[in-house]
Amino acid sequence: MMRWSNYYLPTLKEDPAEAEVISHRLLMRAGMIRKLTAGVYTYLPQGLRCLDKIARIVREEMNRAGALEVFMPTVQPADLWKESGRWDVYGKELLRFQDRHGRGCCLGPTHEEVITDLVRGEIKSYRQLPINLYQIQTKFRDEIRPRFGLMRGREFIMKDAYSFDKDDAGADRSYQSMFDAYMRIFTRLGMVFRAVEADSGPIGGSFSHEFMVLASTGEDTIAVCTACDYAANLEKAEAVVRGAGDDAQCPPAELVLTPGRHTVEEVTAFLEVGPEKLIKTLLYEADGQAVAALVRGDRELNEIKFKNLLGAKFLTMAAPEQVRVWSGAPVGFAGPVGLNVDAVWADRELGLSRDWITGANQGDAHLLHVDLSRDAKINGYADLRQVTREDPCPRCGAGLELPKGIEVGHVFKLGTKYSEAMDAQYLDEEGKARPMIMGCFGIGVSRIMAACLEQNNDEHGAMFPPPIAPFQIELIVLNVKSRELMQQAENLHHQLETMGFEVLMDDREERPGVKFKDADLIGLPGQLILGEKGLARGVLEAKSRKTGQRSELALDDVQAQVRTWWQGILADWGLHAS
RNA sequence: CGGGAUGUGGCUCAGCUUGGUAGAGCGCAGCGUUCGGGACGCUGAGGCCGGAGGUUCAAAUCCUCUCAUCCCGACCA
Repeated sequence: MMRWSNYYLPTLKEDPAEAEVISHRLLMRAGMIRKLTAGVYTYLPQGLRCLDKIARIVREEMNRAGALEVFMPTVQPADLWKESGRWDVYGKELLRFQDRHGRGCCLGPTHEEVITDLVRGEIKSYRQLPINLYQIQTKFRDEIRPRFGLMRGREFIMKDAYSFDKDDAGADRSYQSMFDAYMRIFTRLGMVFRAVEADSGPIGGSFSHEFMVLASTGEDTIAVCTACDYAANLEKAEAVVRGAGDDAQCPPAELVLTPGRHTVEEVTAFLEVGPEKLIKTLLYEADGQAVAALVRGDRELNEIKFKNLLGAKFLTMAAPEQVRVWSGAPVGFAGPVGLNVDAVWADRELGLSRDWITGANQGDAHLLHVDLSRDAKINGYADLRQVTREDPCPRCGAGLELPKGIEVGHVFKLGTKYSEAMDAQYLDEEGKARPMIMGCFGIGVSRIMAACLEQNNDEHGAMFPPPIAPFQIELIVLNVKSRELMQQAENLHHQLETMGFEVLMDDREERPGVKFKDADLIGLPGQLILGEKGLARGVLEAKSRKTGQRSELALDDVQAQVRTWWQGILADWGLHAS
């Protein structure tokens, strides 16, 4: 039995100055979290209850899918990371430190190394496979810029699962099983979400899906087909080449002076042509190599696509000094003709025409009538650009929408990257040693709490979906000083708990207005209001936080009436009684 | 790491331009009146003005440095 007067639920009347997005504001105001330092938060009782609800659902579905729960350490030895090769690859996001003996350590941002190390010591035979181990644990990633409260913290809670299979087919089954589990999890959590194809790095294929909660404050953009079920992260979404090729002969290239015009807008305005006539030449350094990417003037390069195409570990935009060396001109005048780089890649779309405008690789000049096949050395044509709203769905050709999403889950087929690097092998039926095929599957447990509030709120406060609400019902006692009313309330509270409800009773000596405001703010799905006027008539008032709908329940038939009322609230959320 | 901003009772902020011994609202404690959508009155507690150094008779206020936080960008399986 929880009474507000004995609880620790500090609500805030005003928005904290530091909170920018709605979920952050509400988590603070509803007394669920408090910041300790940048990107690091304490969960107050109300926040912890919510977190536990989310974790419980995740656990249930993971267990149902046959995964086994473990609990790995947060502190990890550098040696393991050196073995996998990530000690040098993982950036400053990996918080490194030394223990008293000077041994390198880090706080785990993820646990591939630890789990691989665990499994390789124990699993030696194909008979022991497949296996899927998971944990719900605190991760630490020293983000350059933590922001938006729980949405992008440095310390956060994550469920991470790792599957080990003896062959590809098994790994695909593990993947599918996790995918299905994730669908169930996010459905049960009461969230509006999409599973989208995600960038899977050098592994390729569609072996990576992200689970995105749709919300305008999301940090990711996704491409969603308006007709079929195609959905992909913008990083991955394929740009379809449209329009007929133009094989008209291109006149000889011609140098034209464009003094001081270095942006696409400046150049095309000056030459009085549309930006789609121009080729943008973007210079990058990829693992020490100088490379150029060409896209149409009105397009954006998709760096992820480019990086994957090159198979590069690091891809950084060239500094102005490098641009000067490679192109022989200041930034803004680079072009593919005579460019001094190791490789030049063009977006597929550039194959459609043979008459382009490009930078001339000399200051204040551009070239007209550039035919890439005639005038430049192109290593190849590939899908390099960002998809736009004007592009068709790569599957069915219908239109695309580009909504924002919050990534709350990621399923990923790892392959043998870690098992090979760390020598996690088993003996197959023929006694041959083979690396295990791995998969990794993450869910941002604490982020879900924030994502949920991004999706479920109004001007009065939070609106928690019943499955993850800290309590299901708030019982508001209007006049605590009335002995009779309090007695009724205690009695009712007891009955509700007997019925299986989690109830927070607001028994504070506050004016009714304060309690109503707080109730809406903390957003428990059901509110039961017990006042003296109602009591005199033998009724209490019931309100659904989501719809705001009020009704009266007869006290002499409370249990049945509460049950029906609660069914209605579940229905408000599109849920069924469990 | 670049750009911008902000640090003043628990919270939200004013005061800084033009130096002169620190304010408001909310919250908190007490008393009284109120009591179905963040009441009102009175009384009271609570701040070495982020930190260090400097200028000055005198610094929240001016100068320098530093730390922290937030925003934009870059970055990020």
